Amino acid sequence: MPDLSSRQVSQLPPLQAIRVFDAVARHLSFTKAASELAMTQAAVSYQIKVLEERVGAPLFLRRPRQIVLTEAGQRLAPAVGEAFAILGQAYAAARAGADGLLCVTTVLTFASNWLAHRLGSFQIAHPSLAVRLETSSRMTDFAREDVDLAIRSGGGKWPGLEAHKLLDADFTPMLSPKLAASIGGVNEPADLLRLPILDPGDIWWTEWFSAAGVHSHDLARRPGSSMGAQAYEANAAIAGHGVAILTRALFKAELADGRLIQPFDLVGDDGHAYWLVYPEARRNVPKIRAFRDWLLAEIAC
Amino acid sequence: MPDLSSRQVSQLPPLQAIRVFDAVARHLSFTKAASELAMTQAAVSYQIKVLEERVGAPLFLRRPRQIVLTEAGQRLAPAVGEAFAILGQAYAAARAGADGLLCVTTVLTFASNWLAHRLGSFQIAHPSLAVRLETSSRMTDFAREDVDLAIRSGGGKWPGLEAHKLLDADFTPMLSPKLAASIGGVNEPADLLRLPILDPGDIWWTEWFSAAGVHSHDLARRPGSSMGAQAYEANAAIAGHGVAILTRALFKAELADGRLIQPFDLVGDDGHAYWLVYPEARRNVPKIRAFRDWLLAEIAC
DNA sequence: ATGACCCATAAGGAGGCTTTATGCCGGACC
DNA sequence: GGTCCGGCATAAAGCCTCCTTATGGGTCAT
Repeated sequence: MPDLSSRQVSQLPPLQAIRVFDAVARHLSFTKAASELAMTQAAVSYQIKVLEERVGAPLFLRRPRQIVLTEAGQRLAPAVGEAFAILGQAYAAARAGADGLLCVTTVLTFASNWLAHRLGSFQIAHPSLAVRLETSSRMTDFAREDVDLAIRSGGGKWPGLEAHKLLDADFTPMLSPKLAASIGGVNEPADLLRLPILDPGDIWWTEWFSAAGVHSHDLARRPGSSMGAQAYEANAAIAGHGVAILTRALFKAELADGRLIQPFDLVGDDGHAYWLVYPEARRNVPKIRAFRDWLLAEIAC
Repeated sequence: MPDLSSRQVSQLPPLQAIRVFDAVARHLSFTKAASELAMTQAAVSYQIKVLEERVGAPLFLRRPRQIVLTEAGQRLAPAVGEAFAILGQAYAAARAGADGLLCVTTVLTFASNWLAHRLGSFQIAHPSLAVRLETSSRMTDFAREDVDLAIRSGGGKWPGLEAHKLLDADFTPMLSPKLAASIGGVNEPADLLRLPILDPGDIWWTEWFSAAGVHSHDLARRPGSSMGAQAYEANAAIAGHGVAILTRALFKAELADGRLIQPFDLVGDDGHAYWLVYPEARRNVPKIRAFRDWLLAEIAC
């Protein structure tokens, strides 16, 4: 079978010279080609000479008022024009395509509790941008996945990435009002231990109870879900299945309409936060800038 | 109407980077592409990075054992391959075409009296070379005419051109035996003046008569043809219309078979000669080398 | 005859491209 | 589970291509 995976290097011409040849062949003028290419006429002359040496034949006849293509030039010019047309089109399409599809991965919680409600306004503001939203618990590696931006939680320091803090990942217990009423109301932190604790292995529980001055060493032994995603725990809490420890900013709506209540003002904060991240090098890519600017503005509201 | 004569420069990608991208996309490996392109893996990495910055999006995902094309890369790769295929083919064709057609201009005399008889052996020796033979009295300007080699007479010094001496342009009177018999034989130079002199304005006549010690100041006043091409004068001489002054080497055949006779051993030589010339810069073009080598070998016989 | 236009050429310089050298990461293989 | 290996990334340094400036030659037009 023919070896499609190789291409003889020697059969490809010097590309810079070919680009110049294309311009000259269209204008039939070194000077005009030079101005199109934004270089000097001398440079054009040089490149044509180089190409003529490589081809082994003159490509233009130098007539007094104008130049004309030799036979060799006539054979070459149409193909070169076609090749550059294809190239230019594909390159432009790649740039446009690269500008037209925005791929964002986020942690599930942020997607469902914050982003989902607001993404519409971004789409309206940028109708030419298609957004592909993926949720993933893995930390995305921009070198391995075809992703433009990510929203993740963490400390905010990742090498090679630019990070903007979106929300502090604070945490405080939340539960449904009905569940609270079922034990006659939750009046002090220790009351919570009388209820099912959702994801009791979460370090947040330990930290919060300790901050609240409540002994809770038996937490890890409790049966629990360890779902690890606030959205799931929140749904369980709303359904009255137990107490969840959640980030306030992500459940403003639920707290406001009473689906969840926050029984204590005490809020834990381990310094983690939700961050918007993307490769430093792509800081100025238009679609990335657009999403970043929109998201930071929304957050500021 | 669309301006077909211009092409936005900005829409063309950096070509060297594109060439590298093509190789990488085919191999799906930086290292293998580097070896195809005969450069280092680091250089490939650099070029891909450059292109990715220009496109505004990553083109490859770096996975542990291999790389894969991103969406942007997948859009770009087929078109790039196609463009290079067209380019490579056209370039190869131009080179081959340039090698396949040999264009020679010669002065008429040399063509008809020397070259015509022998060109066949060149064609046999180089069956892949098509020869286009043009005759022209003008001195060909290689910058203005699509010509590979020229045969011309002169002093052998032309700037920018390489010249090989073919024949000395000596000269001596010749005529048909019948014409000589018509005046009872040509026994001494002055006898010639009793016959029609073909092209009497030719400086060669003056020089030859003067070398022969014959007074000939009335030559220029004689009616004559001044055709300026030996082939014509030779034909007239063979037909018995007069005496021509010709170069021996070009009429060996006619002298041998008696269509012409050379009545005197005295031969003039003004230092001119027939030369094979071609642009110095194209000294090593295969077809030029082939023709030159063949012609010089033929001459040496 | 002189000016205008166009291409060719030489010399000089900047920067893109390449190489060398090294690091990092992940997988494979004991 | 440590070590090796394969593959890409990165930094520094040198080269060489390519471009510019400057000038010349040749032709056509005024």
